[in-house]
Amino acid sequence: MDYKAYIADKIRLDGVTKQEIYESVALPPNSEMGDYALPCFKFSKILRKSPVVIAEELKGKFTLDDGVLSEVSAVNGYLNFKVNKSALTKSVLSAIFEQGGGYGSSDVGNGKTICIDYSSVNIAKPFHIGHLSTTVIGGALYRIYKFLGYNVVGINHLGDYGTQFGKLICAYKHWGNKEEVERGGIHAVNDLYVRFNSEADEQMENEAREYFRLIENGDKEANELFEWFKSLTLKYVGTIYDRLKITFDSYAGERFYTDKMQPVIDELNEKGLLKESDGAKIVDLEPYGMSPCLILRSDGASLYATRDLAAAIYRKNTYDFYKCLYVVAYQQNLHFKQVFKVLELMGKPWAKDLVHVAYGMVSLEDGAMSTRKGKVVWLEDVISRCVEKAKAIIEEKNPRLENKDETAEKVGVGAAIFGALYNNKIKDIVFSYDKVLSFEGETSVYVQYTCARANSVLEKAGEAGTAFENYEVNALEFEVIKALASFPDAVKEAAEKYEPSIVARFAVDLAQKYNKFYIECKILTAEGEAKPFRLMLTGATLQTLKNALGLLGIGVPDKM
RNA sequence: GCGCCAUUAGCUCAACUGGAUAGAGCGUUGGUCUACGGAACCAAAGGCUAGGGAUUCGAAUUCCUUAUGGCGCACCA
Repeated sequence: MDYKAYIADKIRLDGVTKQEIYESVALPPNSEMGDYALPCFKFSKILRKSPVVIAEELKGKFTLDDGVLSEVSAVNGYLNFKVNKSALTKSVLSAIFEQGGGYGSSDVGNGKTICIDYSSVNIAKPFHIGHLSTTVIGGALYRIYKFLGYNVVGINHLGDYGTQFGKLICAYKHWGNKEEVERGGIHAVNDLYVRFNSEADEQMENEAREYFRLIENGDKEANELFEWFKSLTLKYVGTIYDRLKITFDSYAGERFYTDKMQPVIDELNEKGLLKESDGAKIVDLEPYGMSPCLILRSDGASLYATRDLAAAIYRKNTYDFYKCLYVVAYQQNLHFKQVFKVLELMGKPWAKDLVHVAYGMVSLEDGAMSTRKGKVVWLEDVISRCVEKAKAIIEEKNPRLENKDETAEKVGVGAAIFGALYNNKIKDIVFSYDKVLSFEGETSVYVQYTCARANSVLEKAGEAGTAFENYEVNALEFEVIKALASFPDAVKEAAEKYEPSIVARFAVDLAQKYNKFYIECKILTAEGEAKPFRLMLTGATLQTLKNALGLLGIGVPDKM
């Protein structure tokens, strides 16, 4: 039931469109005033009447006969509505039981493709805590858009191109050996790279450039080494992606575009956009208040932006996307503004469909992370410490639990994910173990715990609850019903704003409301229709919380 | 220097896009255990929404300005 539309439908005001009325409908600060409200102040100027009078007059347009609303009142220029509780209750509960895991989904995206560029691993570099945001924000958006019916293409734009791979090979040839790398995996490779950066002299720098050239020219040994490092990296991130429930449809990285840049450069040339400046080729963006976009270095080599231009064009040609999202830290705001503008100047009408989904930076309590100084928090360490803590708490509180490890995995990994998704993505994060390891309050653990309780009640009841006819829901129950009803909108809003935190906050909010109800109202020993109703409410809450956490990549254990 | 972003309770953050008394969690203080799971619940204290202007019926939200912090500003990605 779309109450906003219902209200807008009933009202006719000269000089005010239905859309404007629809958008004016707001939620009152507390539910004693009503469930919906229409502030009449902005109509006052158009109609040249006082808002109080307008509200009073509009009140007459509503009857309660159709059973949608239970009360309409005019208060100080606001028109307040209370919905018919039992009608809303029945429609919400039946929707949840009919749709189950699909409750909250939609088909608005049918026929549209969305590309999401996220996580983007750099070859030979382990994940640190800074990589968590792009990975889980991208992963959540991936699921949210799928849930809304879109065809989604997840792209891991591999960082597999650049002079650093020449350095890496050079370092390996000097200091590395096969056994060590096989034993130490990607961290051993990273150590070589770090060592190069601190110890390499002029001669090694030259060697590194030569190795990079060899990779580019298809030299067998150099490429075999590179492919080896690449496979080590993919194997390593694969285990992390599995734990975080992250998937990709394409691993086309920077190297993939090596042979796709020349046509872009030609096109820029033909369209007269390419200019020479200090020996380099640029697109001048001065008229748009931006520094120039570098296309070719003075030595003729391509750059980051060149490959991103080629990638955007390739994606448009290949997927014909409705939108293409780049989940990348705000550090690169200017870069994406430049690339999008260049595509617009090239006459690509779809340049407007490119979206930089920017998120905040992660730092440590004592400042920015630095791989070279060894000031890093590795992602796998964070995950395993979360899981260990979850396991320890289970051992303490529920030692007889059957599948402890599986449960600890869901709880621990969930906490790590949730920490990166709960706040507006633009917020900077100062990483601290104290925070991710906190399993109380507004956390995924709290939501999972609520689910475990709900599940336990249902199990003890041995039945799912049956239909009820005349049960009158109380205030606490109705708060839960309203929260349940708002889930589909929360999912849509999260998609519109590229903001998974809206779903995360929804989950906590619903869990809080359910817990308040749970503490106050007996379920199993309730009299009359209260028992079947409350069991249904419990089942519906459990299902909806599972759906919400599922969108974030967080599993819900039956017991914990 | 220029540009973008941020600034809300002691701390970490919300606030349905301009609506009614700005809400949560953590922390603090005090309560709730003969239970459907205490990883929970209730209550109290805590706010001139960084400062100052402007816009209007109405501003945490829009505009200007100042301050503080972050990020970026041509051959890295």
